[in-house]
Amino acid sequence: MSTPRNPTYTPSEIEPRWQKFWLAKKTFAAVDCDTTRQKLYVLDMFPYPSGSGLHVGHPEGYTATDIYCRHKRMKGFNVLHTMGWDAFGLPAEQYAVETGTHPRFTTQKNIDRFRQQLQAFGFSYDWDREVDTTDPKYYKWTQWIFTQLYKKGLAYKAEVPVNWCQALGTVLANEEVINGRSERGNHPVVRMPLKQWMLRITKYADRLLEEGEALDWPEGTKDMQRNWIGKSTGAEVDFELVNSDKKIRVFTTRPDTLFGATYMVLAPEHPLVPELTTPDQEQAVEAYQEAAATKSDFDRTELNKDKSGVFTGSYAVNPVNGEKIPVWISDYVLISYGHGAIMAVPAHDTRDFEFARKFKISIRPVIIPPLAWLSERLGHVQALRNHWDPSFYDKIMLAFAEGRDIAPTGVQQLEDYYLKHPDKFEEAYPFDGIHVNSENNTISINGILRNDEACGKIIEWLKRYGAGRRHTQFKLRDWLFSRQRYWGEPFPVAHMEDGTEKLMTDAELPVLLPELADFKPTGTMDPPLSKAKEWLRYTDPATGRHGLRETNTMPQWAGSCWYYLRFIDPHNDGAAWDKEKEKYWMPVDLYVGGAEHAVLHLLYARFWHKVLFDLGHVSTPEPFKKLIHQGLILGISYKDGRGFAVANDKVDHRDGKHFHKETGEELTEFPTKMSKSLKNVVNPDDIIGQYGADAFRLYEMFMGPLTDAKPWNTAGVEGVYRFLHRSWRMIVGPDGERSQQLSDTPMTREQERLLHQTIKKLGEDFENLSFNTAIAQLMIFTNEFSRCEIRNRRAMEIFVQLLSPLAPHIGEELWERLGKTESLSYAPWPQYDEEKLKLDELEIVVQVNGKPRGKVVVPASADAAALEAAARADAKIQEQLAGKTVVKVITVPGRLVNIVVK
RNA sequence: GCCCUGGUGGCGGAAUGGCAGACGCACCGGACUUAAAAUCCGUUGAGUGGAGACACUCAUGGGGGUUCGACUCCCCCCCAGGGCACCA
Repeated sequence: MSTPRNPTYTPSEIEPRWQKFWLAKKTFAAVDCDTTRQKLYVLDMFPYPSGSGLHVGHPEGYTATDIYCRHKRMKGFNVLHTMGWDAFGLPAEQYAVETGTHPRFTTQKNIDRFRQQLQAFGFSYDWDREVDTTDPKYYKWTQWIFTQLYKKGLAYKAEVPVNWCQALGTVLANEEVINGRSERGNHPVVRMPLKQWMLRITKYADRLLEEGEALDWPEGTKDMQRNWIGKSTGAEVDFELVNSDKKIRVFTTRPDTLFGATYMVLAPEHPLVPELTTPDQEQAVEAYQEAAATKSDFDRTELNKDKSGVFTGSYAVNPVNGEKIPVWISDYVLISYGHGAIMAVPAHDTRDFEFARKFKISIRPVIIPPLAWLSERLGHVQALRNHWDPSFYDKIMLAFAEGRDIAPTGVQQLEDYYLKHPDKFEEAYPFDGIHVNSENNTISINGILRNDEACGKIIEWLKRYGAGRRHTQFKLRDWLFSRQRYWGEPFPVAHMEDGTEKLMTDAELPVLLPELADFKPTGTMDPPLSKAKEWLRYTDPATGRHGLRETNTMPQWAGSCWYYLRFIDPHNDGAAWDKEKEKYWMPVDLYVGGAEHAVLHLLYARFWHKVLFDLGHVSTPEPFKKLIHQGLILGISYKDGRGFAVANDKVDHRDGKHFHKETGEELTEFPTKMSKSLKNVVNPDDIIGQYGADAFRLYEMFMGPLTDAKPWNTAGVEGVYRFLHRSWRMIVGPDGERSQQLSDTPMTREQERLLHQTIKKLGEDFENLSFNTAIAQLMIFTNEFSRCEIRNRRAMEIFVQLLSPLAPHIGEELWERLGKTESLSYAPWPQYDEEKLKLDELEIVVQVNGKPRGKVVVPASADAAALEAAARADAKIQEQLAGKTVVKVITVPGRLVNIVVK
């Protein structure tokens, strides 16, 4: 005790001090393969280190996992908690194009800034395991995994229609295109054929679907993946053509409606279109094809109402009834799904119905809808009244209106009418119902009620006659895996003079990114790497053959597909990771990150993981056992009477109200995404500077449930900051040392009870990631204890320990000032005593007819009879019961008595 | 259009079948101070009655239901946010 210590809570002093301490002592180093402790792998989605630094959204999930980890360490777990950088990406490259600064330089600068910012939060990462996807020591292994995929036949180059974004100068994956525009930057995207690398993710579609079901993930996220994979079961059916030997193959989920197929539709891009187009239709078909080709996907779907199409002039033959049906083309059929062709059953498919009505193609029902469905649409059926005897129609309508049954003859007439004039019922009937008009010499499904049963029979028949088979179709398409960029992993592939492809051997890895004089796009579709003339030339060290290196690079997703595996063994130069270590640490027990990655990253990573599993490189089929998405942190904005947002620097605050600085109009507050234009972005550095990291952490956790979106309110930080000050003063005296008010005098029963309650609640809340209620409990504790003259020293120690996962700097500091010499990071988590939670007497609510009318104090052990007796003895209750008959008494021991009277 | 979330005081939220509004913000009153800041103590869902402690009524987006009892469970509707969107 040479120099007196600061008696006031000063985060700017203590926080850097403990951050240095943790780094220097390697307090949070995870121990590989320590079998004496249970392992716990807690992962944060690593950030893209952008030039603008951290925003308040980043630390939300990071704080949550940090608290969880710190708690678990005290509970004796061996915790792996890590951070790294998803550092390949467009912004650094665009900056390089503009300024000539090498992306590596920009990236390094941003990483340093991010690291420093993250360390200022006191997160308990094992910093010795930091990874950077742009480090050749890292991307060597990204390339190695690609070679594994390649050898398994899961990577291939194909000429496919790709999403080309001129503004970004690159192609994009389907997942990166939203409404025909790029996910990053919102630039237009057009479809064009280009030879690109693809990964055969479709081969894993079924397993990605099935094995995802059991994961402890948010239901919404699992649902989105399910949707994206889009499994449908049904049949392939081959339709012969009238004037050709070729066949049109279609996929349908409703083979049971085959007898109702009255036409076919091909996608405009379908390869059979030229052959099927008759001379007199040629002009119209070609015009339509051209129009469809120039329309973006967005135009094709956005105005999705009105159907368009052209007849090819040719006919196909319906295999079940030999009927000649016309073949049309229309852009409501997508070339990219199924076989790019459909059989159209207008009576039982909404889209086909619209199309058939527009082009006057016949609609043939093969299923009778239930009476309720028919009757609901009767009102629309104007023609029906004239078709029938009007008085008969009116009678039926009246019967429906009054909810009476209709005579069998009426039902019969209604059904007959539907079968003859389905178009009059305004919409298709796509559900189960009795099949009709569905038989030929060798099969009948007439009378079958359930669609799946009817489908089964038809599929059997199709199989027998070689006209079709059972088929499962997925929406998921192969993953377009190459980009025309510089700042990405080069492919470990060369194209040899003899036309073959050469995959690099492990010894040839990594294929380093070449230096370039400038990073500008070539202006053509050639990637920037094509400018590295020296680098391009490749000679196979084994055979001496010559070739040219692949010039595409991998997409940003590549590095993030496996980073969680590299954390396990980040410095291994001989392998991507050590198998023993992998076996010890995997799977990730808790993964926390934004919901925006629900399909992209999380699906891609699962795919790679499964491939690695099949190859025996990893020991678990799924990488992430439990997944949580933190909610968005919103900014506060203001809008005027017309609902227009007003930027925050144009708002005056008076008397708790908000006014437009210029017009004086009163504005209403509303939460919205933080944006530069609204001037409502909160910078974490400012908050830490003013209140410290502990207050920041505490506030973000106190705002509300982790997974909810919640608006940032800087005034709220004041509240938790005050709480930290109070906690400090509860323990530290005016001399800066342990307060003289602390003693070993035993606690009162109430104090003891509160202490044990708090231990219990904190343990449970930390386990459930319910940090807001954990903090509330600590506040209750502080409110109680800080008003006492004498405070039990052991209780204060326990309090500091309970607080420390949430606010670790003040935790360590108070621990030290309480006289402890070891860091509290591994101090055993306190136990609570169930006995100490019990009360001798309880206050029980007495209700009369469910309304609280009084309270009685009874011994905690009181049984139902004693409770009832106490309730009946209460004066207020007797007043309520006067002159009434007690019908029933409900007693819930420990909770309440409810007396039901008449 | 379809799917998923959610809707509780002035605000963030708590309570998941048993006293609605814990905890915090904001507001108001008081103590301390020459004064302010900080700190401490207290009030605050709405309405009606009462000088008053208090009493009663209403209240968890709206409507219905189950139950002795519903923020909580069920059905219908409205609103907000997110996702998907001609996937045959």
